Amino acid sequence: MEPVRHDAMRARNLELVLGEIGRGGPLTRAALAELTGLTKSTVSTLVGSLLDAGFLAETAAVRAGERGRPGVEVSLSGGRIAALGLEANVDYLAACVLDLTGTVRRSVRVERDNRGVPAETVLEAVRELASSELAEARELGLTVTGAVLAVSGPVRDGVVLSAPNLGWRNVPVELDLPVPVSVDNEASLGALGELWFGAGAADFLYVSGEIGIGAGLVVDSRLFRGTGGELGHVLVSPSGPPCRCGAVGCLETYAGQEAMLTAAGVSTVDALSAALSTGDDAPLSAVKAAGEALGLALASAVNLVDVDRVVLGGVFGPLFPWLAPAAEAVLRARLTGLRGSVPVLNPSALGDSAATLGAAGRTIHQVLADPGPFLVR
Amino acid sequence: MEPVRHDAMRARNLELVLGEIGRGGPLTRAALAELTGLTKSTVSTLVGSLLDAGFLAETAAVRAGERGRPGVEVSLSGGRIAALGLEANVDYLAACVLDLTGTVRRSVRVERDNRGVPAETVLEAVRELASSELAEARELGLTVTGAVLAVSGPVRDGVVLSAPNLGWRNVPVELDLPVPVSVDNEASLGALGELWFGAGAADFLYVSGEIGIGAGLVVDSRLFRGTGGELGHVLVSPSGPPCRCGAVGCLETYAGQEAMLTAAGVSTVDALSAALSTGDDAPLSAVKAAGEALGLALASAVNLVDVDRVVLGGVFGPLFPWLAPAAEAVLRARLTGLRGSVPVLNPSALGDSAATLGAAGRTIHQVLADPGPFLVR
DNA sequence: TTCATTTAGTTCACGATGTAGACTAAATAC
DNA sequence: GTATTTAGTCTACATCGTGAACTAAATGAA
Repeated sequence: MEPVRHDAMRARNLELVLGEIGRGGPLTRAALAELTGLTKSTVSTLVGSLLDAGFLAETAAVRAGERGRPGVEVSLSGGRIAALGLEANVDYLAACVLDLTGTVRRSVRVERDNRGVPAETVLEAVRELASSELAEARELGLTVTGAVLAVSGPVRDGVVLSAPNLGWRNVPVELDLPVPVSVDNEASLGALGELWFGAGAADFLYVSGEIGIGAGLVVDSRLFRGTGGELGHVLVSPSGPPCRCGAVGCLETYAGQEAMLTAAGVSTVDALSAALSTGDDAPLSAVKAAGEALGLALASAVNLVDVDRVVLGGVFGPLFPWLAPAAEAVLRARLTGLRGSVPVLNPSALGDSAATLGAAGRTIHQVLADPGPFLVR
Repeated sequence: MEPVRHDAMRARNLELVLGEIGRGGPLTRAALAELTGLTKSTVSTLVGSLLDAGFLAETAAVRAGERGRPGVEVSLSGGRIAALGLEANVDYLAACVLDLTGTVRRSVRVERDNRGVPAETVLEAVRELASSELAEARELGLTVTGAVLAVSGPVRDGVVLSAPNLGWRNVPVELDLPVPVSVDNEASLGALGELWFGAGAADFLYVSGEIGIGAGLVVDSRLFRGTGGELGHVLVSPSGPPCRCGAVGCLETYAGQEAMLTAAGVSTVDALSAALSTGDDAPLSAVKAAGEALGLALASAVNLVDVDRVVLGGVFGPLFPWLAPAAEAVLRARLTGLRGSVPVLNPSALGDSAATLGAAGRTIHQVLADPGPFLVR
């Protein structure tokens, strides 16, 4: 724990003000005082600093109300600070630039087959993409304060422990860029993306289906750290098929991308979607089986962490209409007796861009949570 | 979020000082300044307030070191403030009084068969026990600042949703006592008990075996709120026996108290322990099977939350020597491929008193985290 | 039109709190 | 005995939120 000095006090009150504006849109100083519990004087000085720093702008619009002097609304200003989100996946690289208001200022997706490509080569391509996006952002007058790279698989201390999609194992990520760069798990970042920009709620579980199946847990509007997130290796049946992890009957062996494609007799997710739409039999029952297995694993997960919403992303997004009913039926069967209600299943609202948006959003939220370093003094 | 004023700043720094002393035993003001990062002057005034309030005492012992004026060590003083922990279980009621130092000042256990007894009757007995303990504490010169009651089963907003041991459903808990009373889940409080006084680590999962099987998760030395904690209803086999929750193949149907006793052909946990010691066959294989099922459920749990220690409490405590090897073997089989290491299994260090200690400890920790209201001004 | 009323925002004296460094206290070492 | 070293206190000062007085800018009623 850190000692609290005057500057920490101020930092926290700045965060409070920015938080209210970020949540509730444009607000007058008077409304901010009301919402935060701070006095009008304090709010005035805080808003003053934030205006000077370019974090806020006075939306010229004055409120026309009943009686009394109209207030001047201030809102987040996207003109100065921005963040870079990056993603490396099997068949594409993606980047996006978000400004302080959460507006997507740039969004790029480069198709690129990364199968069997050495990690360094992929990372160099990521670096180049990032570098060009930084230049573009500079062109727009934006100062990018940080970049976060999403990779599908467990990450610890800047090292990708494994990324089954990409075939990586123990790959340290150090990109030579003029801004601080960090790496994180795609499911965690996807969860944040859905929380801030998509189908998230205050508490939910985000599930990302790829070759592996990851999960990111949001509790009380914050990402739960220390989550293993290995939903793919939750038990579905003790007598199930062997998994590449060495165990048997893991969810991944039923609902992993490869298991579904094999069972459906197709070779790509697009082909699977197409086959489902035309109503072929093998694909339908393959995805239904995957949905049932997913339901079993989710029921276990929900017994442990108690969320009332589950957002399905990754390849589960496009398959949602066929996958979700089966999963939901299993959830209902296993959970109604115990908790009355069953968590709602939602498809990802952001699709492939959930992780990239979450990655950029994380930096934005860090800046909003501690604007101190960026204030002029 | 709350606005931060000067008093909040001070409150947090007081917490910081108390935290260091609570963690590291007696410390001089100079050492505190070093540890907290506050200046010597600030530490002096903070320690001064805490001495005045009776939270700290100058342990007359001065440090004899090398050169220089010896420091005066201050340590937590148990003389003034205390907390009451309560537990209602099937065949006993328990209470304990803890002082600020975490010392058990009183500990009572009343054998009492609560099977089939109406909830109000049991709660009235709890109230009487609590009331007499409050009187005893007053006798010791202690001011009890709060009481917490542990009940085995899910609790929400002061209502026990279900307590399979006691046969309760939707029982609101309102004890007429001169101190604030709250109720909480036995597994959560047991986890806190083990964290503060027993076998806990910074991150671990506490598992409480009773008729139901609950779990409390500690991450970063804090109880993870929003945990469903229903480890007993995590899936072990999709083709397993039906569970009272309406699902099939739940852990409880393999490793719940009733399942184990039935399979072992005995009627009490004590009898089971005795039979295990004498090496009877049916009990040994019954507990081994329970251990294997527990291992499967724990593997799923660890995939989701990633702890490196699991503490087994409740009836699992006395059964540990026979239960744990089977569970550990399963954990190893399912987890080594993925994470290299396997979480360590430990028996509860506190046995039946984990929950009561955790209940009292929670109030103590609340006071230590915000001593403000108790300071003389 | 004019003035009372109402609401927004600013200003300023004040109090609470932490800081930095000077100062006092109490030990050891030479 | 005196220098050195470390602990703890004291004091001037800066930071920051508060609260009340004050200014600003609107509406509504006379």
